[in-house]
Amino acid sequence: MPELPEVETIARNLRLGTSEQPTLLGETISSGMVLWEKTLAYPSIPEFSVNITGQHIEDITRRGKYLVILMGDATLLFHLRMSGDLVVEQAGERIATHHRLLLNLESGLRLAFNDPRKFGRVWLTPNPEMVLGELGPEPLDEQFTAADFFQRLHQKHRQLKPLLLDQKFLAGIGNIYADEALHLAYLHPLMPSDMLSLQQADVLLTGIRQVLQEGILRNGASIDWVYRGGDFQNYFRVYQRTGEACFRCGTPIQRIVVGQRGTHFCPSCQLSPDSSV
DNA sequence: CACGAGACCTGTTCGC
DNA sequence: TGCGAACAGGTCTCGT
Repeated sequence: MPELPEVETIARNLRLGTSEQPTLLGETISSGMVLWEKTLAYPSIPEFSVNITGQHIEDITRRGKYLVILMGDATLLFHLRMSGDLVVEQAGERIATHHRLLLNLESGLRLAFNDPRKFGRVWLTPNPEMVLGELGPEPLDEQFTAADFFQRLHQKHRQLKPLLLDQKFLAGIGNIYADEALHLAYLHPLMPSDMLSLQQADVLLTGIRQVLQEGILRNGASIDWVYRGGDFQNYFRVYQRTGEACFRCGTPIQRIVVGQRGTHFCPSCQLSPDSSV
């Protein structure tokens, strides 16, 4: 489930607490347990067990789609990939089927990494740049301007959709928000990136920011059996609306496959890929 | 460099 | 009802 708005929501809930659970800031980790070996990307399980014990949780943030837990002399990083989730529960609770890694806390709570598809990964390192170093800019960073975006678009000759999904190009955008942003910007997913005008780049960046902020405002999107309480799925303009009417022009939304990802767009009001207008 | 296919995994939904 | 295929919010690696 997790793109930028979903990870932001999870980070915020762990940082500030919710009606269901207290904040994890100030907690001390009494022990860690790895239930699926490949979930731990770094370091080795023995090193992890030693180094995680006794760490204090100082802050919980996000970078791209990574959830970042800052702990004094180390940083814990989670990438939720397709099906990962973080849940706070009582330490004595039965370990759910899809839990892959557990952090027991001194308060008697437990932070569990739940991940049915086992694609998610966890890192514990003194140097988070080893994981985050290659990421592109944060789309919501005000320092990142339309002119910057235009320049990056023109450094490449790539189809817009796969480029937006490239985390080295921009950090945090996934399949839902890419489709939604392209629709808002009236741009075809196959349009070459270096064909955009400065004005179009500006409109696209604005669209990206709008959908990400809407997603965050609605606590992310909840799809299928993976439910987190967000409701942005009720406000999709194109994603998973194949055959339904475009809200702008009434044309049925079309689904194609681009870079092996389902891609949804309006064939009428999203400019054709070779349009120079 | 850009792109497509295959891999990694499990679960749900669709079509016959 | 049953069963295989298609599909799923992500990313890596390999071949062309």
